[in-house]
Amino acid sequence: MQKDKKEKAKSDKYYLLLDAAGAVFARLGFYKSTISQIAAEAGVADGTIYLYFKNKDDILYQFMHYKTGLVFEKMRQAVDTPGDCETRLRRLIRCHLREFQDDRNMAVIFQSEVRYRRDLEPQIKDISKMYLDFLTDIIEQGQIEGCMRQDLYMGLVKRFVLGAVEGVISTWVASEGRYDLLSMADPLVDLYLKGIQRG
Amino acid sequence: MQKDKKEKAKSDKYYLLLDAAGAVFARLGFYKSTISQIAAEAGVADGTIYLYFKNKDDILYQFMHYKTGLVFEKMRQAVDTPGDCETRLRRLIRCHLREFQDDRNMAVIFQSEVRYRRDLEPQIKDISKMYLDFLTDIIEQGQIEGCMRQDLYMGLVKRFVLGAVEGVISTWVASEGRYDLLSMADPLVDLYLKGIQRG
DNA sequence: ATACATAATGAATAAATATTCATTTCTTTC
DNA sequence: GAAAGAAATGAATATTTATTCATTATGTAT
Repeated sequence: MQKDKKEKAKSDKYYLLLDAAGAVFARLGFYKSTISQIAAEAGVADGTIYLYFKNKDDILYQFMHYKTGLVFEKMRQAVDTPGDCETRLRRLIRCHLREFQDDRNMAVIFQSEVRYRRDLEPQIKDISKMYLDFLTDIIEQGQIEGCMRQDLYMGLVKRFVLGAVEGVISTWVASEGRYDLLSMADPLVDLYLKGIQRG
Repeated sequence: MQKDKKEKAKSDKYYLLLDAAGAVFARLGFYKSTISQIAAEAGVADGTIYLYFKNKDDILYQFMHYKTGLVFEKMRQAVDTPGDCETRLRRLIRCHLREFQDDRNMAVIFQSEVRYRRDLEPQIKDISKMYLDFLTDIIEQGQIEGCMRQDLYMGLVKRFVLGAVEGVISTWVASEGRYDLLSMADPLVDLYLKGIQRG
């Protein structure tokens, strides 16, 4: 019982620190953020950070590991709920935009620090791969159902879809989140499906 | 005349240093690259760097300023050459992919260091804006000619197109350039125009 | 050849900051 | 309420690295 309390107390501070780190990383970028700033943001001493994290890199890793875990559970749900391919695609894109809109620090850090790191743990890189697998699944379903084109080069289509969402998110992030990101979902899916050419 | 020689000599070394910096930045990322490494890559002493650049940030800035200048001249040409909107769009995308494929260091640095910096000189940020203006121009032309849909939300369409190209480039960069990037241009434009839904 | 100017060097400096650890503060238990 | 244990502190350390500058080398003109 006392053990529970301690575990819980430790957990609380762990997440407090993750949040503080997220705020500082999002504000200044990983490399310009200092341990002292994160500690100040969390209201603890510098040394305290090292009771919960191995080093500075580990903070970023833990942050992304935690966040991607949460987001991915939601995405999986969106995709696993049955429906026709258009519905499932729409749900995935909506979920993606909603989750990123609801956690802007995560969005900023993901877009600017994580996406292009070569030295990142496989677990976090796999996230991107899983997303692409969701897309493959949805589009292949569509091809079977007959509502998607048969002559699609899947490797390209996946990048096309993911790239466009990420571009839309990046713009929203850069705009300091002054408009509603989620409202982009349906127009975006419309572009995926029908393109820009006159019918 | 002697002045010409000196100018030329200085220029040569300046570009040599830019190239070396590009190689190191692309290999290690900006923050993990050191002045000593750049100097070693170029075969000069550390101090020499400071005869040509104000500081480390300035090296990245000059690199991108130079590269974006070159690429943009090509893109402008691609867009300015007359043709129907589909032709112009195809030329722009092809040019984009060709230039990035032909200068992989630039591609890596642009994708990973420049795209998401908030502290970047306006000149370099404007590059992205100009690209979006090219797209607006092309698509509005298409709407007048009647080959593009009238019900497009231009703000989104631009992000959609640019995001997708950049996503395709990022994947190519991550793959260490093992396939031909330019060959993605026509399939990509096909997706832009017609989407993934069955006709 | 000599003086002058320009370019390059690289060891020394200075600043930043991640990390450690001896000490203090807080909690729990009996 | 005293002792033990756990958690937190923050000043000191150690390392890294951007930047400087006194010195050396190279090139040019008279």
